[in-house]
Amino acid sequence: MYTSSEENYLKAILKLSQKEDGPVSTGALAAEMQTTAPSVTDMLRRLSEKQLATYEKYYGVQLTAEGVRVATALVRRHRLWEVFLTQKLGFAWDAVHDMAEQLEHVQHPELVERLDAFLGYPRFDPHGDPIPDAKGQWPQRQRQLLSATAVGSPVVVVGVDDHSAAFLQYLDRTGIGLGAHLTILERIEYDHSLNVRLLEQNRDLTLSDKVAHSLFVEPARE
Amino acid sequence: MYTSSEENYLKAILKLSQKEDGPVSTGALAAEMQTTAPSVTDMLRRLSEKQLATYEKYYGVQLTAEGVRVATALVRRHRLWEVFLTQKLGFAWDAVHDMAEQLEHVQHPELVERLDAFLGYPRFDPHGDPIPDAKGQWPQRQRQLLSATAVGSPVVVVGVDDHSAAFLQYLDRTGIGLGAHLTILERIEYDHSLNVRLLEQNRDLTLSDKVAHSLFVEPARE
DNA sequence: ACCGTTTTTTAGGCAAGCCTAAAAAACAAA
DNA sequence: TTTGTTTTTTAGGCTTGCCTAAAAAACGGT
Ligand SMILES: [Mn+2]
Ligand SMILES: [Mn+2]
Ligand SMILES: [Mn+2]
Ligand SMILES: [Mn+2]
Repeated sequence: MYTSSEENYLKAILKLSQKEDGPVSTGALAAEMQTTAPSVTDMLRRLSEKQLATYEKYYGVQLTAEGVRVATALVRRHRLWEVFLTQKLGFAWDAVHDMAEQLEHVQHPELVERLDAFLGYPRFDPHGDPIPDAKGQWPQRQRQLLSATAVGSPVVVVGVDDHSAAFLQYLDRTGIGLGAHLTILERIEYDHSLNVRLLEQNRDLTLSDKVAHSLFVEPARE
Repeated sequence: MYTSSEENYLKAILKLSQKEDGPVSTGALAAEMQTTAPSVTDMLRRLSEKQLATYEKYYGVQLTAEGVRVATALVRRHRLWEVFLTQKLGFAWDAVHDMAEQLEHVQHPELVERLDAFLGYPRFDPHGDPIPDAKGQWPQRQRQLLSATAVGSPVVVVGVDDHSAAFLQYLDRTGIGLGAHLTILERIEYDHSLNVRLLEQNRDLTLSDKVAHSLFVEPARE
């Protein structure tokens, strides 16, 4: 129905829209898509023409209901494929994104639903990101950044805000994966670094402010 | 590395080359690719430029070693994805081709090997077609058409020569799948139709000459 | 060898999706 | 409000992969 390129733009617009409301700027989109501003203007005209987005010159772009639908379905496929690649094929969580970028564009009405069933209807992808359901509904979770967490309260790691291979591999080396239980022992005022206890390994370690800003956690349940 | 379109042409050339040797003609390729002769000429120039094929005007095209390698790898991916779709996701054998046409183009060095392992290194796809191994070697099987089979000798269905949904669904309705055991009871001279016994269902039925020309069988082992 | 038919190539054009350079609009600051 | 800077759009061009119409080559029968 729509080209891969169109779908990718829609996904990028959705992502930027969710970050902050109001219209998305040409420049922000160009940065997100790693392309130039004129290329973006080109595409916005096409998306607007096809009623997938409303675009006003020098103002910005917003998705229409149909645009949201297409973008959400794409995110759903991307994240389900990421689950498949890690859970079924045994890929590491820092290796799956590029493959999912391609797999997400495979068009077939039944494929995504069958894949979802095969995977056991997962609600979050390997990076802790929510997977919209078949109706486009997003699972909610009251997550927060580790950097915004109080000293002393036990938390579970449920996601990452930085999806780079470098960061994910750092976490692997450090022994922090999704589901890891942390408690902040001390917050250093000077550089906002954290001394934390990692329950799984019964071990204390120091996390930089940068790391603390890239980890999503939620309160550990008893 | 190569575009989807280039890969599809290489696969088509390989297929036609395997059917009969000598160069592949522009017209045959156009028919196979469901496109026009000028489009084919265009692409042959590009493939030749990239050393994937040797093309001589008004003569025809042949794959280079690299062209064979790329085409074989594509067939490998196509057929492994077809196995995945039927074995793991439960799709019918008449539904998987279009999806595999898209999945086969997903580029990643490790993906196909992991998929192969996940599937248990299948040697044939859901239609009985051979799956080249990681080195590009094709499994051999001494199959023949049912139409060329002698009366009285028990055979097993191991493949189809017609991949159309119409034929595959006809086989489903008739109860003939891969692995079905047949014995020809009688060959009618008038229209070359066959009366056969289908062991699995302990049932006799009549198959047209057209059907007999679309079924591959091999001798049933004791 | 010639001639009509078929096949193939050439010529020219189009849309998608990208680019750079230049113009225009918007913004910000004095 | 004027001016300098940043952002965005326009203008023009490129490649890929298609197309149709016309020209050229190859083929087949006499
Ligand atoms: Mn991803
Ligand atoms: Mn992810
Ligand atoms: Mn197929
Ligand atoms: Mn097949």
